Amino acid sequence: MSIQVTVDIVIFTIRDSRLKVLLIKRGIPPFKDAMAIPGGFVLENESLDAAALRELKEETGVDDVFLEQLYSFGDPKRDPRGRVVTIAYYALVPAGHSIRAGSDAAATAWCDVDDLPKLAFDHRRIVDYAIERLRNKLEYTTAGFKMLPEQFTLSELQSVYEAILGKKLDKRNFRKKLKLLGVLKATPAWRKTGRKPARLYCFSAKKFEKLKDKGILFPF
Amino acid sequence: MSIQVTVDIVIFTIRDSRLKVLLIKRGIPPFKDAMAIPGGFVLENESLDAAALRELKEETGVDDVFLEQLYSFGDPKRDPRGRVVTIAYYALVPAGHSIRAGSDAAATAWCDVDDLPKLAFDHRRIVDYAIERLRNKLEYTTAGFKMLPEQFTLSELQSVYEAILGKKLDKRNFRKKLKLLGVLKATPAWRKTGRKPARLYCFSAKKFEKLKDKGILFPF
DNA sequence: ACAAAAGTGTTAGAATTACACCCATGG
DNA sequence: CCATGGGTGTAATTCTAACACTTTTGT
Repeated sequence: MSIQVTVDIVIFTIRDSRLKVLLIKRGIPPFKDAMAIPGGFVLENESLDAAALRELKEETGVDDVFLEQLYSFGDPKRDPRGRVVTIAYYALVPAGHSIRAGSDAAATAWCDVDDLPKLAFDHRRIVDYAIERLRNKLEYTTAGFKMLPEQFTLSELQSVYEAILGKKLDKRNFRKKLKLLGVLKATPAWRKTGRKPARLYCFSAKKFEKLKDKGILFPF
Repeated sequence: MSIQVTVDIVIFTIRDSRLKVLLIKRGIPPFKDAMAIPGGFVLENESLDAAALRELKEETGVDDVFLEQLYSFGDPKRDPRGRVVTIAYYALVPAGHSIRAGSDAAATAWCDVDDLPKLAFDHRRIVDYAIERLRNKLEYTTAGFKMLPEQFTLSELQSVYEAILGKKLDKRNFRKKLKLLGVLKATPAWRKTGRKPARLYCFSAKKFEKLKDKGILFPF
């Protein structure tokens, strides 16, 4: 039973108010010069999560971000070199988080999810699946907050939701819902880069835990 | 990289108005005589889905039921014999669906999810994860209908929801919601086994597709 | 002075929840 | 005749969705 096991990672971030995926240009066949998502083999004494985290760190230098298993892909023909089952993960990198370019990766790029090039292997399917999962998770988890630094403005948060959902939201309803949920703490700081200063907020994990117990959602 | 790949399947059904899981008593070490969920190796030229379907059929004789990938488990120590990554699946067998006992399985049993014995390997974790997934899927998919034969009474359907969610639902609200959703078709047939005859219904896939497009849920 | 983004409430409609009685049948 | 499960509607509450103007600052 010579099946090889890899992990592949769909790494998301927000940039220019758009949802982006990290892609790498392949240097070797198969699919030489095509874009692909980062990935690699699971080592002998490594859990799947650990393998994904290692690959993430190798490729981006970050290991302090949200990382979750997505789905496993194991079509016998998905890799022309032989039988490879991949456990796909997705990661959420906060906007503005600085990324160190990976080892072999002079050719990494943040690519708009609405404008993906042809991808190697079945990576297009994996990315599409990850986007779908992310959109769903937005509604009942705090995934949205994980795409922002610790402090953020309400407009920035709304922009994250809009980028991921791919639609505009009503500003007043969005803020009303957040106030009602009570998961944000106002900080004393202001963002002064825009036209008008905006209050900075941070996420209150304690309050969120209480809401979860009651089954309350983030229904945007 | 000698990692072995298996599939394991959490097979659910409803019996005696309770949510049940199919367990098999292991005949060989490790965990000899412990209960476990069915599973086996992924073959060389077989997709993951095909492997799961094959195992399901070997164990139960059925291959016409709902079957979906759940999650992959790959802790290096999860199998004492060596490195085994398992792709877990879950299946929904309609109540009353007749099951042929599996090959090696004189010792299969439908076990109440609220009263599970100690399970082999990390199977308890897999089953718990499957239950959680099933509960969630109930809210936004037609998983509930997949646990019933083609025709069913409204009380039977409600009983499925109650068994999976582990709580009582209000009869009138339940029926009102179904009527509003319009996903049921009344059949001319009646169930005459209970005290009073009950109308039999069947699921209307066409109407459900329309609802899905609009993002409407089954919020019980 | 004006362009750009921040901030702020109300109202109508829809969905959710709580709740109690009569009916048909088999034992 | 009575125990069991089938069947039905309304009212209060909560949630959702639509909607526009004023404020502050940088240019």
